[in-house]
Amino acid sequence: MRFDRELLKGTTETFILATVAEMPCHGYQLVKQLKLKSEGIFQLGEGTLYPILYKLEAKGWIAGKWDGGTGQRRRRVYRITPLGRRQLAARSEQWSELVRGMALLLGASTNE
Amino acid sequence: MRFDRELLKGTTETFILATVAEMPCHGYQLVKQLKLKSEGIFQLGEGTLYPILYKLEAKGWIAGKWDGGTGQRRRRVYRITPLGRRQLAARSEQWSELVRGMALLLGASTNE
DNA sequence: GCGGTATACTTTGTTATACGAGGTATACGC
DNA sequence: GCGTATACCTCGTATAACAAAGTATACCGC
Repeated sequence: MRFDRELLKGTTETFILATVAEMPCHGYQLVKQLKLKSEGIFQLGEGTLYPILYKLEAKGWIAGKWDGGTGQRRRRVYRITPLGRRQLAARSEQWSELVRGMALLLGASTNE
Repeated sequence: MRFDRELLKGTTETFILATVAEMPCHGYQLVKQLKLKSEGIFQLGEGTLYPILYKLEAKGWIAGKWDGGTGQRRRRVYRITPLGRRQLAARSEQWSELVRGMALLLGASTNE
């Protein structure tokens, strides 16, 4: 789906964190994983994803490690850290609250 | 609740539109209405709300009318327009998709 | 050994948005 | 006349998602 540009803001870090938490991933793989798992709802470009990964790593929420076996394209595999896991929990909670708030406000008008 | 700054982006127009749709409102009243109806989840400041109202009006999604009876503080009452109603429907649909996408991605990791 | 395609990572510039902080002005109770 | 609640307005800041463009390696058919 094509979202209004601003609607995704603040959610991307969370669902990226969640996806990495489930399975260690490198960037390029993550682009496809996100699209697949979300049934096509989220389709981040590489220009969006990579900078986010760098930032998450800088914050210590994920840890990247170069993984270049011989005869293989070198790639950076990320896995979630304990700190990242705590952040994910906090973010998920915030997300639930946002959803609840929206349900309270949208409920009435959309069911008219 | 205190949200990460960016999380609300893109959602505010939608829930403001929804609230105005339910009942014509002026700005100051809307600040309280939003807080009340969302059970304290959304607490927009006036510095956030007013500029959004101007923008929604400029786009023709809401229509404002000065309402200053004698012996009363003048105030601008907004009501939703037919165009605004269509926009609200579209935004609500986007919101549902976002929620669905997040559920797909967060589901696995948060239930671990 | 040559060309095309998929993989994999990187950087830059643009646009817009929520928010805090500050400001103005009127009604009303006491 | 004084404080408080009401009501509106404006500016500056931070930052986030994205498109677009670029680099470079592996693999496959021929």
